[in-house]
Amino acid sequence: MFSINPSSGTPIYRQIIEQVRHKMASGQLKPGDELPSVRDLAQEHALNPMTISKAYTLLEAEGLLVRQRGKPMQIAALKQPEMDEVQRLAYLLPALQNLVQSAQQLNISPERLMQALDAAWTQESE
Amino acid sequence: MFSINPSSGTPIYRQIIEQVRHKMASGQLKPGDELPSVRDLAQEHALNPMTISKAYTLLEAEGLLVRQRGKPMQIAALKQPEMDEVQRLAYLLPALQNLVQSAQQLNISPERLMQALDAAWTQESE
Amino acid sequence: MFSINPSSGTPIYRQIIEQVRHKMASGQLKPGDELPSVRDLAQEHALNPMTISKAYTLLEAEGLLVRQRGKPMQIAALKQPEMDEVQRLAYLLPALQNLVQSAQQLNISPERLMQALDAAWTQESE
Amino acid sequence: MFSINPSSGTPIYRQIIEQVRHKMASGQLKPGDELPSVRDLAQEHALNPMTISKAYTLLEAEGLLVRQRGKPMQIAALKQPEMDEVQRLAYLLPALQNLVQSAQQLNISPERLMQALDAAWTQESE
DNA sequence: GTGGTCTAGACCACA
DNA sequence: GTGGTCTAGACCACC
Repeated sequence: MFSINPSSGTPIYRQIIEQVRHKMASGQLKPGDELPSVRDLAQEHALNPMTISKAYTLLEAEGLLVRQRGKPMQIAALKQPEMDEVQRLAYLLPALQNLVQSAQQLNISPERLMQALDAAWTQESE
Repeated sequence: MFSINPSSGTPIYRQIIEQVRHKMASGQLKPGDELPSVRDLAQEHALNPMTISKAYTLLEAEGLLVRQRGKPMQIAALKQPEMDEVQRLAYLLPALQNLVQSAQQLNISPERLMQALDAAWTQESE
Repeated sequence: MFSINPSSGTPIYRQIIEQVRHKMASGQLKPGDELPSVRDLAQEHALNPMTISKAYTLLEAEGLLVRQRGKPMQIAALKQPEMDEVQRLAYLLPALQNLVQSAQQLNISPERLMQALDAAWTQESE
Repeated sequence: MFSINPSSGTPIYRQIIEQVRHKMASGQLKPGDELPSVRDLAQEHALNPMTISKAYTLLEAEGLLVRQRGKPMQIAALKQPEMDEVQRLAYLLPALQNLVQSAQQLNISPERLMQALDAAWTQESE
């Protein structure tokens, strides 16, 4: 469901938030869909339940999730329609700029970078 | 010399490190060049000298600066003839994986991502 | 865990660094082992937490420790398969040159020096 | 006359003191011999004259040098006879132990170390 | 609970 | 003049 990297620099609870947001923007998560329980997620990724709870709480405060007693967290009814591709690309911009800047500092050609991106894509898809 | 934003989220000492790296990469700082003294920088930006010292110390540990007692910090001669391309690409891997993962969660096609990367590259090059 | 001598001339944070290195080299600390918390160490030796933090930060910059938010510092997995012997010898060069220079100024014959080196080796091995 | 390494970790003034001591112990400098003037040394090694002056002053305070107005510093009449080789070797002990300890940590065989020492010796003799 | 960041201020060593 | 070291104490982010 989520892919968590505890040593990635970005806090874990933020990784979860990001991923929920992304999947909602792209329609992979739709209103009414249920999220895994805090306990399940915590066990699956060997995380502290408080960490996941914090992510869910923040997403709820943002209005993206709704909590119903006794039931798992659900995706809230969308305030905004799903985003089109251009809008979703906008999400990626910071990561893109970061990548490009590093690559240029490391004197890596755009061709090589494209190759590497391609490789990373196929590897991540498996 | 440096532009510091104390409320930017990224720690001040890290901002300094970043900027030194960038200036070295872009040739604005060359081996043997001297950096502003800890005290001067501290006063100029109303910072605690230790904050700047920390940045300098870490840059020294990284091998980018050399210290000679009683003299200002200097840009180090590049000890590494150069990393080969494979190693440099390895540095990019985390950023790449992060990007690809986000893109897939946003349901963005590899083609679109490539386009966006291309655009970011040319924009960053200007 | 560590033995600290505040009046030994060598800075405290450096004593800690040294001892971590030694314990790793001798196998007393293995990858994944956790180090005492900054606060515990600080209290135990009546030091300022920042002093210990500095040591940990530098060890992390060196790649010997890894940090995971909210968890104690851990010994890093050895990323480098191993330096080849030439590189390791390069590390010794400054100490070697220093020794040779002193020996020559003391007018000590190379044979005597070799003998002394041999004796020091066996004594240190015990 | 002296070989100075400004980036060697040991302070410059201490390097000078050491070297004078060593040469006296081995008889390469005898009572009445004159040392180079502060100015000459400073110019030759691109050092701050104060640095050399400090070394000379400390040596004078120790009784190893005598200062006569208008004349260069001279080696003082020896309080102690020249040292025999055993005593001179004792001077080297700390450097030796340091070297051996590092070599063992780097997992360098005694044979290799001997080779390296030999090479350093011949190179330093040139 | 963990470590991180920063400040204010003192004192030291070196050139 | 340079940087280094350490303290005391405050506040933050994360798990």
